[in-house]
Amino acid sequence: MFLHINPNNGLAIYDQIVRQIKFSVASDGLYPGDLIPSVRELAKELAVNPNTVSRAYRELQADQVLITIRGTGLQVTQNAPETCKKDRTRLLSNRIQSVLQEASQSGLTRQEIDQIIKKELDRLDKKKSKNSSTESKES
Amino acid sequence: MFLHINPNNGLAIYDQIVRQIKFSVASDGLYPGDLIPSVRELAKELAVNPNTVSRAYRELQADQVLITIRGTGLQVTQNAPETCKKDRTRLLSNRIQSVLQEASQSGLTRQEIDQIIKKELDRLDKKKSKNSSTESKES
Amino acid sequence: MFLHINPNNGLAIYDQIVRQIKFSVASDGLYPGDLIPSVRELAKELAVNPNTVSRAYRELQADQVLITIRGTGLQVTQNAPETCKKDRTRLLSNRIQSVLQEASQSGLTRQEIDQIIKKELDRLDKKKSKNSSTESKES
Amino acid sequence: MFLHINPNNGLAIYDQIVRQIKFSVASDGLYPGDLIPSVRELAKELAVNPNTVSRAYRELQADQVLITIRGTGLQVTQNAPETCKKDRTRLLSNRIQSVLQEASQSGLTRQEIDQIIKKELDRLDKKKSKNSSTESKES
DNA sequence: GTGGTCTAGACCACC
DNA sequence: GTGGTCTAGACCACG
Repeated sequence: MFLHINPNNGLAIYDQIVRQIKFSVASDGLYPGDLIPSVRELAKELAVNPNTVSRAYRELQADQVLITIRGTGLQVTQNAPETCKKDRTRLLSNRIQSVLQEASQSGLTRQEIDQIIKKELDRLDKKKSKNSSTESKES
Repeated sequence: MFLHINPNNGLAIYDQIVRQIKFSVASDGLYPGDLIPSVRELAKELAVNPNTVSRAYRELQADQVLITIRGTGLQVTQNAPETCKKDRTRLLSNRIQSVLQEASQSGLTRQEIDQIIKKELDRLDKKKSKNSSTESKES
Repeated sequence: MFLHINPNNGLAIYDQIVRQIKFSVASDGLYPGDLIPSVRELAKELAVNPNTVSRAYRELQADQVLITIRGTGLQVTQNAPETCKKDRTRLLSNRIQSVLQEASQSGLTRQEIDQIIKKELDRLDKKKSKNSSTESKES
Repeated sequence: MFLHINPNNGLAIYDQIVRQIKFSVASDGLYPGDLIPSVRELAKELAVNPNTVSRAYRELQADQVLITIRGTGLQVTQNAPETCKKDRTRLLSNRIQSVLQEASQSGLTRQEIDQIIKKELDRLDKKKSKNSSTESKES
């Protein structure tokens, strides 16, 4: 699938799954009516316990992003894109906010903070272009 | 003292104490030789369990930022400023990096991410100026 | 046919089919010798997986309510009415019992529970009369 | 504590715990600020796996009935009574409704249904008085 | 001590 | 095959 689990970024695995599926719905990687990978399938792919995936899916149901089709699987709901787009900004803003708050209290000037952010964004861009070139090689 | 604890920003309380004390040393809020508040005192001020403060101090000793003066308390070490300045950038960069990584994977464009960051920075600026005006009232 | 499936009332679909067919036999909606709809037919009508209907029919055969007539289909047995009438009261009593037990443990007074029951019964009466008027329109 | 788990009433154990704790808050068995039994404690008392209790508590947090006090336990929230009272009626009404709906479709007359309900309520009353007499003996 | 997370593996009902 | 539930037991962070 399309998920990248990073065990050391402070977020629980199940939470990373929840967030990334929401993000995927928000950015047109998943559409209403799509069946998402089965619990066992995704668990195998992420090398993670099925219960962990199951828990993530359960939360996504509680958040009205998924519904179960009995004996069939889990489906993206009709209003998922809307709620997920809202959630995406909210979830990211929350994390960004608390990080920036700490940075701001750290005694660094806004200039210095901007510099760090720029540096990390550039690093990401490099990583991305490296990945996409890798993908081109693969294709 | 000068610490602001936020129980819901994902960081453990003890970790917030550690980081903020390091930041304070790095930004000339604390100098080598300064005695820091006792465990009980700080715990009371932050409305936090003394064990939590104790653990933070323990880590700061392990990182050579604090040193015990027998019968007196904990003192900022001579080379604390140097190590803390290094730590500050590293600690902040790490957090910023993992947040930006998630944002980047979320499907938002770099422009949109920049916009969120700008918004949150502005919000912080407002908050800061409000606080400083409050402080002036208090003084 | 005469079945109303509600996927969210806690009972499995196949179980709802089993119960409602028994109820229908008990209340003279189906008579001994009647042929019931084929698995495919009923599955299509209820928009349900044929396996689900199949399972319901299997249980009804095990309970001696239905019997296979080779090359013809499933037929209501001779003693079905008798057993279904017993079953009807038993099945309903069981469900009612466990619900009332929970209600009783909930801290509500018997009066309050009676009130809720009355309210829900009234709601059903309204629904019923609305349905029957709809049915008259259809005829 | 005050919980009675019935493994055969169709509801999952974790769900019974959730409902009964809500009921307990609604009926003044638990008050805002109260610390509820620890996961391990309740699990032991109910002879149930700690994870099952943990899951129930997690849902109660999601429903804003409980909040975690880190390293201390779970506390009943301030607005819990209000939300729980609403929930109590809603949860019971839902179950009662679906049971009565089935009863109504079963071909029994309203009189017959009333009779069954009365019978089961009486049975509960007897059980209750027996329990309370048992309790008096014990005291 | 507390709750939170994760793993491993089992059984169930349903389709 | 699917998801849902439960058990057993482990490890972690926190107070």
